[in-house]
Amino acid sequence: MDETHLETLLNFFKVLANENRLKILGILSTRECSVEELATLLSVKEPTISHHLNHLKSLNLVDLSIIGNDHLYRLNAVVLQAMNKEIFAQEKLPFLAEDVDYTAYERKVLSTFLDGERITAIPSGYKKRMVIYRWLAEKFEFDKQYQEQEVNTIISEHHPDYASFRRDLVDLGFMARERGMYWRTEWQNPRLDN
Amino acid sequence: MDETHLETLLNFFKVLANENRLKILGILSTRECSVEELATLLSVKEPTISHHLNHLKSLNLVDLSIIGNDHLYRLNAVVLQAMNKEIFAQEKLPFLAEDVDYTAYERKVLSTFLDGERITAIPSGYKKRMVIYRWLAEKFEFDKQYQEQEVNTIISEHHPDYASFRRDLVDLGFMARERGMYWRTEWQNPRLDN
DNA sequence: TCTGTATTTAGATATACTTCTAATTAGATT
DNA sequence: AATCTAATTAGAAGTATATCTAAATACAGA
Repeated sequence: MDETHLETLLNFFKVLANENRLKILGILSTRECSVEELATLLSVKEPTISHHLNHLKSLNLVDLSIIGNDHLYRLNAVVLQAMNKEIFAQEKLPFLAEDVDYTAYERKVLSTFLDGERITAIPSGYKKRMVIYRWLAEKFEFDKQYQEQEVNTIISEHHPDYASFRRDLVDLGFMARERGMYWRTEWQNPRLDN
Repeated sequence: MDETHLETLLNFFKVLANENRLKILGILSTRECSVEELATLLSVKEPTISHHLNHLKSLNLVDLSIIGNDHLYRLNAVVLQAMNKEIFAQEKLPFLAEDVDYTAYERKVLSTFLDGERITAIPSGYKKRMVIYRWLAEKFEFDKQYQEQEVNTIISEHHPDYASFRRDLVDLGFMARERGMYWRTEWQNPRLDN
């Protein structure tokens, strides 16, 4: 099946996010049951049980044997454990957002606070300011040393207050300074350092 | 918290059984975001994100830092992994059905096919027949040897066709026979022997 | 103190889900 | 074949959930 990780997890959780379906799994973990038996134990009608079993069957969480007219269901514990183990593998979490366009927010902020290449206002919000700083930092090349005068000139093309912006770029970790020389650094969110 | 295992799992799955909440977890697994940023990335309004974050907060799946007006959320991966590990521990599955009255089905079947101590009809369904056989088997004591004549006498008190019932009790594993003597055995569902 | 920004809360609407009854299917028993 | 039994499917009704708009809250900056 060519199902995204998101769809896989969403189906899994939707199936299990129901009280009676969880109870059915609990019951079937200790015995095999017919539909009528499950209906009696859970105090609902047979069609309701059939409906729930269809959900569980769609994930192969239950196995079925037919004896006479009885449909005997039992838990497929192997499948359940496999899903439980695989499903939240740490490294797969980012795939839940694989179709998210991460540039959308940056584009929104930039279109609000830029007019062409010029910064028209400095946003007060932290996140929005960071977007502007990152955009400004991209005006500098990696692996190149800049004199303070050059930095001022470049910033001036985007905003008159080059002094404040120059200081902020360094303080916030977008650029580094040593002995009067500046260079661009790979930005790491210092707030995720735990 | 004095929450049943069922309630714990049900809450967990209900929170995660939503496309946008899963996407939020995916996004927050790689960066921290403000509410407005999440709203932009997922193309919904801020109140909707707030609503989803409330669900995630109820499980401590997200951590919050407040910087200025921004509420910066990030994933609490530790809690997520812990839940994922604990939640489907094999030995806990039966607790999902701990409040189920397992005698309900037996009582229903017995009330249909018994009149006091007498079996009035033999159900055609497999499961119902098993209920009747089990009930009949309970008329015999464990750790006691019965001669065939005694078995016949006891069964006769409940149904005239003692020969068929005697044979069925042995064939289905409720009783054992050797050298003309019978004794009751602990019944194991042969269908779960894998 | 007043204005602006980001978030949250409240309430309304639209959609999705659970459960039921009624009808249908499939198979066993007479 | 005809009848009975158990399960499933179809369709309807009630309930719960997601999302929105509007209003309220909390806080920052001027």
